[in-house]
Amino acid sequence: MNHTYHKAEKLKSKKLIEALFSEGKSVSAYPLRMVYIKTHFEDDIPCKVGVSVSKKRFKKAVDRNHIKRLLREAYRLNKWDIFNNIDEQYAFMILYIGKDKLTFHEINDLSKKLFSKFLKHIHKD
RNA sequence: CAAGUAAAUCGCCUUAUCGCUCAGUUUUCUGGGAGGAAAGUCCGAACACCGUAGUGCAAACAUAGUGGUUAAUAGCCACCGGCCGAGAGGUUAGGAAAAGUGCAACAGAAAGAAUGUACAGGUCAUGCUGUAGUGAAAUCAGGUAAACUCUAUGUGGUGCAAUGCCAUGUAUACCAUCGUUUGAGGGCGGCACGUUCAAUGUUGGAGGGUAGGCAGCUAAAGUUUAUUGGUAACAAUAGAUUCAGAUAAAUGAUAAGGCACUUUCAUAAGAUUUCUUAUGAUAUGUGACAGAAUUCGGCUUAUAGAUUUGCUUGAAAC
RNA sequence: GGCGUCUUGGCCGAGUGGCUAGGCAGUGGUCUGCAAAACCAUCUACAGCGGUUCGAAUCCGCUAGACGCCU
Repeated sequence: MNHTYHKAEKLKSKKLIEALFSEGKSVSAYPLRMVYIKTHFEDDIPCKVGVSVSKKRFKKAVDRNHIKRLLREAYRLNKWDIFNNIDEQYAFMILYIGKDKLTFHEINDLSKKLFSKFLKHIHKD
């Protein structure tokens, strides 16, 4: 049960991302929003994840990079909450739709909330 | 000591835990991992491609005191001149108005064409001379070239999403139209010459595919120390050194301690209410600007706080 | 990453270096029994900072913002 987030766990395929945004479903816990889709990967990884911050809301590259790092950190520490409760493979993307910067602790709590919401949604289906 | 001015430097640190990325080793370890501006993309190059871009004309753009420096520049250095400042110093697109064309609102008699108001002087007589008045500018070879222009010099274009290779796919296809070996039409992004392609033709319509990987990609006009030459920019020689390479895009998060600044309080000293300095405590306080993307050299812009040095002015003491 | 274009009142939109047009909207009035229309008046601008010039929305730099292109 290691808290890693290396290259293979990142969502990189352009086709898959386009499919995600056109066909995927979403859950949100403001200022976080998550878009997800059920899919199948070649390698044995439960989820592939990407993060995104709008350039319109944060003009400076420093701010965008910092928020993305915090989002990745939060995912890394909480991902086993998801892994232990799903049977199929998923691709999803976490978006930051707020306008103000938050601290790590706030983002961490919000991520936990977001993931539990996500699990509720997929178990309903 | 106060105020100012010029230049240079640093721009949070340490430890622990959990991670990211590259390289090596090979199966879990070792080592490297943002900046002075990495930014803006404003100049100059390297490098790559465009059928090697030839000659003449025209156009467009850029530069503009003199000398030096550099791979190169519109950068930098020194000096001369102009403007600002009491000074140290700052700033300066600073060729030509006797080649030509244009422009000058309002005011004013009059704005480049000649005339003319008031007063005074002068003359045989007359703007002939001076002063006043308007204006940024009023007769002076006038002003204005960041107005056109002229002079001198320079410039082919596009940019690493350049470009090459591999994989996948494939269309020199289809429909309509135009034209022809008596040279249509196209390339050399304006024209002419010249040259070259020319049924695998031109123009239009409708439509399909890729958007993955590798190279380019980091050892270079590199960084740094010393000496020598030069007022300086800079150059030469010798030694040392290897220092990011991602691609939905690494360099972070958490905890503790320290450092700097700020707030408030206390004590002491100096002096006038109040202020200054020093020491200690205090707070969930603050720690700027900002994130490599082909690579260098400059310029410009942003920047909390701290440090050092030269010079100027003023005051006091010796 | 690279290359380019634009910015004039609340909105649209003209403007050869000489007090920044015009329309719509807003506000106040005239008219009306009340409103609409019409008429009159009024308010609000050259993205910001420097430079050239007697004088800059206009010419020249720098900065900010908005938008487009590349495969």
